[in-house]
Amino acid sequence: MKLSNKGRYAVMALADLAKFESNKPISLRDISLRQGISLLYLEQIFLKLKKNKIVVSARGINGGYSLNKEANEIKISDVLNAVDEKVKTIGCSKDSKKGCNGKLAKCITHNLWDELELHINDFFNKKNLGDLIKGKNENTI
Amino acid sequence: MKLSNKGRYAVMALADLAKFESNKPISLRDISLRQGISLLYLEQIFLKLKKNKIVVSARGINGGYSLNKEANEIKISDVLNAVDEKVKTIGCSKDSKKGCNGKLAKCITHNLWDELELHINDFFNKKNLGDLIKGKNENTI
DNA sequence: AATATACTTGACTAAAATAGTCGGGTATAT
DNA sequence: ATATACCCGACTATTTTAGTCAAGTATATT
Ligand code: FES
Ligand code: FES
Repeated sequence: MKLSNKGRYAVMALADLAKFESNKPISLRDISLRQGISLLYLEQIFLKLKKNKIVVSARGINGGYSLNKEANEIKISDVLNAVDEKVKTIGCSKDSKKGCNGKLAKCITHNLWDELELHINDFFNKKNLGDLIKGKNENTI
Repeated sequence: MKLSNKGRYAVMALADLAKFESNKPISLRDISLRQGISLLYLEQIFLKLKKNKIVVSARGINGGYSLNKEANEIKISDVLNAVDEKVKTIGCSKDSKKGCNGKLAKCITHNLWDELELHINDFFNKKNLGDLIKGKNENTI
């Protein structure tokens, strides 16, 4: 039960973007160097962030990415959804009437996992990128 | 970001155990048939549950497993810990001073994942096996 | 005593998910 | 022109998870 890097990297990179924001876009190269994330991997991640309107891109020699909204209008859940890191706790298909393991009814633990999923999504809905960079002078990178 | 089957199976099997509890132990074969979980996989899981004192075993022809405590004294977190399904949200080692990706300080997202971990563990601490079997007559298996 | 049942244990393999890379693009400021 | 930096799909390697196998041991029943 481990969180994946892709979601973590996406949030890290966007936090970096929010922190160093100016009137000029920021290149992935800069983020890669600052955050220690592979540039090629970042490209893959930002493609999705762009498709989902979290960031906007500028091509060419002084190009890069900028946030598409204010940092505190971008929820962590938006970011995770954009990179396909949705939380999935249950073993059965959510809409189908069938249970997990091919059973006909929902299993006895179904509600538990369902509640957990709500609990986690709730957390991600309440947090936004702005929350992360509030204490800019903290001992963080 | 998917929950693994091992933890889910462990909780399912124990809920089954709690539900069909009597003065006699219950064999894994029965649980396997009822819950549609591979018998061999269940054996592996129950070994860990036994080592962690969640269940007690009885060998021989009428053998099987029984809960070691009352169902409502067994927290979901106990079960997940027993089968090594601890939640791990952060990318850095929790005790070391170093951050993730080999950085010297904690990264900007560190607190977020740390809070999330607390949030999830909190959920698992509040729920117990007894909660799951309260509505025994529900439309669940 | 023989037998069938069911737990015990460690190692092993298969499958799936994740992490990360590669190659060959296109747009644009200088 | 040229260097920079985004764009995009496909590919491979790595790691984790899921599940199996083989060879036991203990015990109730006949
Ligand atoms: S988790 Fe939904 S039926 Fe088992
Ligand atoms: S998650 Fe702890 S330092 Fe990045």
